Amino acid sequence: MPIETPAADSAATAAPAEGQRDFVRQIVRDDLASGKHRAIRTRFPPEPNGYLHIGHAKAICLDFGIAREFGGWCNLRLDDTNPGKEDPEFVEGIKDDVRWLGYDWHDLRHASDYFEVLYRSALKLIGDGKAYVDDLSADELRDYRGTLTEPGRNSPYRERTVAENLDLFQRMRAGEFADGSKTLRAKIDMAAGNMNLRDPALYRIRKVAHQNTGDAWPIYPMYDFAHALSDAMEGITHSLCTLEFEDHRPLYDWCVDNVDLPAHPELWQSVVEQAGIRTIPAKPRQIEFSRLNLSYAITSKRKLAQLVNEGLVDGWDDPRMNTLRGLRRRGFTPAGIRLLIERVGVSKQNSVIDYAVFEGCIREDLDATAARRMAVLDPLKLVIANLPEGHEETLVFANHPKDEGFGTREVPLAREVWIEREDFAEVPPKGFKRLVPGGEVRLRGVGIVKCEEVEKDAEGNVVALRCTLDPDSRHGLPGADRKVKGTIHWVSARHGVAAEVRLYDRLFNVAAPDDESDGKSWLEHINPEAKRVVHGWLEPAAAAVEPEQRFQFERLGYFVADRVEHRADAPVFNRTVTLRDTWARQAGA
RNA sequence: UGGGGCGUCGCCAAGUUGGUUAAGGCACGGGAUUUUGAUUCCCGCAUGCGCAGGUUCGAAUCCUGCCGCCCCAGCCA
Repeated sequence: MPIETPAADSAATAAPAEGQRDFVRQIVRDDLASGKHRAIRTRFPPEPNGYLHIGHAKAICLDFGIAREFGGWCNLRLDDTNPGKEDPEFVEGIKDDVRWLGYDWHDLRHASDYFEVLYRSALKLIGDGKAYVDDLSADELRDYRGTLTEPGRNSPYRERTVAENLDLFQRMRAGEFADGSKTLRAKIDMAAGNMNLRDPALYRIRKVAHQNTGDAWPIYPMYDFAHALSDAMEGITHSLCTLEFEDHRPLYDWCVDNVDLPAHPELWQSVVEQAGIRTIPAKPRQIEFSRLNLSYAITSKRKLAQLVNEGLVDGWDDPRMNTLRGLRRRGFTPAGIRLLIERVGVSKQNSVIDYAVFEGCIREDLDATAARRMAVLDPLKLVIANLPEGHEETLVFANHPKDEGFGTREVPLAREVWIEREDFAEVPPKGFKRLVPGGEVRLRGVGIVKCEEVEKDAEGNVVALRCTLDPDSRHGLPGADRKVKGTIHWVSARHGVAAEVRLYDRLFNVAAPDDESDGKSWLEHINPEAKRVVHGWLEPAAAAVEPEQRFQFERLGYFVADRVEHRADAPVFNRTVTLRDTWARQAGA
């Protein structure tokens, strides 16, 4: 476990979602009140074919969060029905990410745990005359399916006898037929307006080794069949998913109702006993909500993978990526992400959330939970001329301006300090409140300093400032109350620790990188400035920290010690997000 | 007349068994506090709910007709 700053613990607990009144929670409340359900059971069912991203966070927070709020439980189920595209590497990543977000699953399951149940269920459907083996090729099937406006046609194999279908399907299972040569289809209605009901495939032949079941199965169930029955198997009460599955719901219900697991223990009891799984199958209800879309971001697994594979970023956990591991490395907090999900709400409206909302959530969490430190990223030397050569003292700083629980730390001061280059201006813009020639500014925690002399090199660049410190204005003295326009931060030149600091910004420079209506590919919208590496100076107390500890570097933003490359003797920090900056906004406008 | 879903302030989002002045958050504008131009704290911010009609004493909520946007034709999930 990373070491967290003091207040982090309280923030890491579940956000009190008592006030949340979205339609999903409404349904849950009603079902509990009416006695339809005595407890809530949900599941988060990712396919392990990639890492989780910010879009998944919404599903996770809803699936796990609602279960927790209502005293129920949530399973983590890997939807592994398509071997070859899935990888155990991703299941470890998914487990990590879910835990990092602050959730625990009741049971860890795989759709493949139910392959035998699914197979028996298919046999039952065939026996009931509700499914048949089809010999149509993929191309022929597409042709028979019809179009959005024209009905499909019945397959010539649709009226095979039960006995023939049983025989064929058992032989499919035995591996007698080649990939793609046959499918098992539900017998529903080729004229249905809902394409999903035009005799959808339930099983396909795919002689590929599966990451869990090896080569035990030459046939694999399709999503609609596997997902509906897996939910039923686990006794899921509310099966939450995104909008695009809305017109799958009739098929979901068809599978659940026609197989009717609760009434047919012969389909699952022995399987479950043998596997040591305790469960009571039930009838689940699917509820759809809209996905989380963020401006300046992409949430397509394919595109995220492309960024990684083409070396456009430094991996799945690159801080510019909106994968959960990327956000984590960037310094985003679980509580901040949960706050975003809570703030954004749940509805069935397609929407795009301003990226700024996300940043605001992170700032809100970090403001309360991150200890303060000082760092200078673009150093300019300031000499306090009226301090003796070799002067050295130790100052005591509060670690948090509003929370004494963070304690204090010692900050060394010497005659020469580094200040931020942009905190000095020879010709100040209107409204400038920092240091100017002949002007005064407060050095945070030290006192008021006056710029007496500007040193320049041959090219006319400012290389150092000679200042005098007003002794009566020293921190703690009555004279310190004297008003000056600005306060700037600093790091003692003699004591500062050199650090690498990565300044991150949004990965895309347009709000909708996915929108290619202007003829440009999303790749052309990548922001080349999204990562800038600089070298700066840290006060000693900012260097001797553990990886993944988060701080506010005063006046600069929130930073995290890189979880893989940071070392106390060679600090590496990532900028999570800047502070809200009304001055920059005003100046830039 | 293919099916399904959605349209409330710049961005989200309550409200939808019709009933006083259309919640809340974010953003934004103004002010106060501040040894972070941060934080915090006040104040302001939709005579209008996609549009047009209609019913009614009364409609975002009911009716009719339009308009717009999203999803579906994988042996992917």
